[in-house]
Amino acid sequence: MKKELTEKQEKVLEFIRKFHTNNAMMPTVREIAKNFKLSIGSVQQHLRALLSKGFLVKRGSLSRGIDFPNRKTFAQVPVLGTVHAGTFLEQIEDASDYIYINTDVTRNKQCFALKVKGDSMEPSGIVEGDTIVVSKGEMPSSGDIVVALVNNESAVKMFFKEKGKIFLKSTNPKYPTLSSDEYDIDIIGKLIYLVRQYRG
Amino acid sequence: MKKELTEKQEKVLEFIRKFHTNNAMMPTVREIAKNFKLSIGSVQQHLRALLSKGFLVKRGSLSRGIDFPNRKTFAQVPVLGTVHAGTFLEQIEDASDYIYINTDVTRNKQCFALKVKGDSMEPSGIVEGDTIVVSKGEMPSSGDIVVALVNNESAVKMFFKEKGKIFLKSTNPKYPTLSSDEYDIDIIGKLIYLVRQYRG
DNA sequence: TATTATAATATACATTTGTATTTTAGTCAA
DNA sequence: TTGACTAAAATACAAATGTATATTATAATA
Repeated sequence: MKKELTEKQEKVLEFIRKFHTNNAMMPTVREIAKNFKLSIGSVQQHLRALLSKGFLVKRGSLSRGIDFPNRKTFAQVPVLGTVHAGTFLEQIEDASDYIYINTDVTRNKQCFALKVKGDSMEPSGIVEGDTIVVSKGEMPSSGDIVVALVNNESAVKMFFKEKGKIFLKSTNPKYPTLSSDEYDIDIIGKLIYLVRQYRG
Repeated sequence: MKKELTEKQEKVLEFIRKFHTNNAMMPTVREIAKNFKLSIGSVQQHLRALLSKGFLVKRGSLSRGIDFPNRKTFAQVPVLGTVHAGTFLEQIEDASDYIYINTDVTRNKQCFALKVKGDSMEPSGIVEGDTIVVSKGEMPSSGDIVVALVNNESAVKMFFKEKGKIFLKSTNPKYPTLSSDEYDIDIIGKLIYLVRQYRG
């Protein structure tokens, strides 16, 4: 476990966190000093303590060269449209919005995001208004949730493969299961992430 | 609309984006120069072009002082435990993991995250394994989903207020509705965000 | 043709920033 | 009491960084 911090060290770390959140970069020693009306030397000591206790790490002698251990990095994922839009593929060039997700989730896969409409996957916890992140071109296994083009209409369904046939199931029983016998099914990608924002 | 970039300017901007993603800070003029094996002066010119065309902005004469216009900022939200842990409040000091969400969602509210266990909210799209973000101390309105302490056990429920009484409803009908008549109910906060990661 | 934008180099300088050193002082525990 | 840790200040120095200036060259354009 990590060692405990003193009150002052905690405050300095908190300031660094906030600064980083607001400015997308670490503060300089002097920027911290200015905030707390401290001398440079005092801040140096606090930083030294935070480093030795493992709450910060250094990357060389760069400017703004302190870092959080295990800091997450983000991929910018474009929101391309909604899953029942039909014109789905055309909107790919027109990403107006982005969501940002950890790169340990995207893992170098090519991803895009879609807004969900409808209730066909409600029993699996996907409801209208959710934003889903799709990993493009990844081969799904049975039971995975996928985005597919069914006769050129986009849909979110649960994927099943059996005896060479593909089945797309809505977990909401009021919708039928689609099979590759009857429909022209094109798997776009596999669901890897979902975010939902509650209004208010 | 923004003016068009030359091929080289595009490449420089792309490098800056990647550098920012990987290092959570902007590169220095010399770091860009080193990457492209260019002189400092050349990079200065590219930056000047990117600034005048509106693809970058400056914040004073700081080190690493370029920025993206409309850059999103993130709040580091600690994951404090699970919603049925019971020892919920004790774990507050022990944040081992963090999730990062846009500050336009958190809006300066004090937030923390919890892992969901159980199926009591499945019909509203909250399933086991989801991570929910809670805005601490925010007063809920009827219909909002909240995290509450019920006789010192934590729970995710839908909040209702009627005639001075508080009701906590599980959207899954197999669980009873709790009322402030029978239970000691303490509202911790209101749900503002949810993320789900699909394994595979 | 002259002008403008792009692209690149080289160099000098000023400012920002990290780091080292020294000193003072309070608290707490061995 | 001594030692260790924390807290703070003042100062100096070296390294990193931004910025200005001058120069050359090419391509497109009015």
